[in-house]
Amino acid sequence: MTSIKDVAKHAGVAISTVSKVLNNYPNISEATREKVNKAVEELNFVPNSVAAALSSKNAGRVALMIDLNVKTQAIDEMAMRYISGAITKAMELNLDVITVFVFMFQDKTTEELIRYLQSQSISGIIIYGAAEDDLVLQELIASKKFKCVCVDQNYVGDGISSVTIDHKKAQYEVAKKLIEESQAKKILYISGYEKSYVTRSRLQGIKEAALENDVELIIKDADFLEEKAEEVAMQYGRDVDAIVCASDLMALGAQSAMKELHLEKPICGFDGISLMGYVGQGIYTIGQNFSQISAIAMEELHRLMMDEKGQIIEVEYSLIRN
Amino acid sequence: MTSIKDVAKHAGVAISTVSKVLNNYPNISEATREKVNKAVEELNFVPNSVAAALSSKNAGRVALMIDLNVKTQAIDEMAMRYISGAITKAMELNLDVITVFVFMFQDKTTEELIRYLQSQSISGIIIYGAAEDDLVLQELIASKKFKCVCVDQNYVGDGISSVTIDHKKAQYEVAKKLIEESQAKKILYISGYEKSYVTRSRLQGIKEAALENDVELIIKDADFLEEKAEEVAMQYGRDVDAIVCASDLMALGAQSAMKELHLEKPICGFDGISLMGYVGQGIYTIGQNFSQISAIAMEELHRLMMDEKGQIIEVEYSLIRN
DNA sequence: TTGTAGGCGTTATCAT
DNA sequence: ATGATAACGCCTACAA
Repeated sequence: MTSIKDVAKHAGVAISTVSKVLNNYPNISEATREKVNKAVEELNFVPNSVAAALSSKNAGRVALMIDLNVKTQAIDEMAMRYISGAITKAMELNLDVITVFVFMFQDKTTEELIRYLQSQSISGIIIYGAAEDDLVLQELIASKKFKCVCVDQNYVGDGISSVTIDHKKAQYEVAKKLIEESQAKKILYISGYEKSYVTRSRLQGIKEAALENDVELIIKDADFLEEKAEEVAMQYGRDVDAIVCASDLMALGAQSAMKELHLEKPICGFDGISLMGYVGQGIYTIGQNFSQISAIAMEELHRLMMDEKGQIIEVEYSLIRN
Repeated sequence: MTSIKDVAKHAGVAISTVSKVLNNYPNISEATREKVNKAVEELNFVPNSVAAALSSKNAGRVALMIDLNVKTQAIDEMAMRYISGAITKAMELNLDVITVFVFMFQDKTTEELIRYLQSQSISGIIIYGAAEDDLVLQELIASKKFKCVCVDQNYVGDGISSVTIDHKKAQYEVAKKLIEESQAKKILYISGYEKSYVTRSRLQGIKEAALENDVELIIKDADFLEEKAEEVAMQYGRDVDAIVCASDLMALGAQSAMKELHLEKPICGFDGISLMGYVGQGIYTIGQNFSQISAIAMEELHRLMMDEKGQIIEVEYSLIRN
């Protein structure tokens, strides 16, 4: 295992000097910088990140907090994109990442989770879609023990950033498209889990769209669940001209209901999961680039870890027709 | 950050003693063991795994090698299940895991990958479905630098294990079912990527099933690609009584082809991805519990890391009708 | 600008 | 059975 020591010897300088050029310290002469870099090359040296993490206080170790608890299968696709986007970017930025599934801490306290992260020398975390009633996650953020970027949230603060698309605007646009095309005068909006930022934002969007277009709105919750959306659509779908859903999966549920009722109603979803490509016949949806969002979140976390201040970053989305 | 030092002080023993009880060393009196455990409890101490990894040669750090290169969208679901299964089990076993996407090392050499893993103090890896022509992965395994368990392979050796379902038998069974039900006399088998263990195993299975049931077999490759399978089915599907596919996605491709040709032919797939639940109308398939497979792989890796010897572990599968 | 040395939190080897 | 103490590989004041 070639170490920084070997490099130092090979380059004829002190260990600390090697460390300094490795970490781009100022006050290093170009000459020694080159000497060291040459030695690094020749020895194929790769610094041991575990040792670095141990010794340094601003260790570049971050955790991905994935919450699969949302009762949805197709969540796998999003989670996977999130994870791969984050890890790929982390590699570029020289950050080490551990992946934590929130369900693994189901019956643990916030303190236990914090201690676990600390035992891993984690200094930054990315939280994907923390619901407001997920106390542990909320307390985790509030603890301020870690730099923190939230995906699909609007938290900002000291060491806290968020990255998200404009859910309100996106919901507004897709709904408007549907309304215009279908000339709907009355629509059913199937909403998501109420304790979530995205649900509220999208709700605002649909309301605005309805108001502006003089459309009557029936709003029902389905907790992002396909089956529940199907039930809701069965019950209320008959009397409306179109159905707008806060997620693709719920849109599929609504679609099933319409099929069963032998009704043809325009439907739209939200997220752009690939399943829609198979079964979302002509359904409009909002496409999100999950892996890009996650990469941006990682970059933002990196910024926070350099003690820059928190911000909200808005990411592009796209209007898709399946 | 409460450390082992604090625990030692609190318990009135030496640091090394604490370490020993923490790691279940022998030759510790019950009395001090209790003293230490009590202190651990009271201080809510969680050992810093980074420090442990640095200090110990048999660090419990493992890497998940995920190859998303397979050109398939629905691969996300499998990968996600693999990852969550592995990480959950790793947590139980007190192993730290890093996730590596093989594509991140696309244009790197094997040596670079090895050095990266070493720089992370990795001592064991799980490789998911390494193709035989993926030189880097093959060399990685051959290097013997890490304990290694392969999922969907039949490698065994010193420090190498594999965990897999019996692909041959599974393919045999699902095909037989289809043949019996449909009384097929001639079937099209759409095979997967040829340089892979699972493809060859499944091929054996279908051949055996055909032979035993006196069925004529047409075998075509489609590289696990949906579109390619569709083309193949378009071309050869007309003349056969049924179509057996080496993956669910290819089965969907075949299904599309049959629809386009306005033909009704029994089809079966392989894997049991949830997409099939949506669009695989009555299609038989082999259900694999990816997360369980992955958990078992992690357990096996743990065994290998205790210097136990390699083995092949066979996991259960199930026959599913969508 | 460069080098010396102490420390990060463990584990592991030796004494005791 | 227990305790000092030297690693592990790197970072970082501080000194030179």
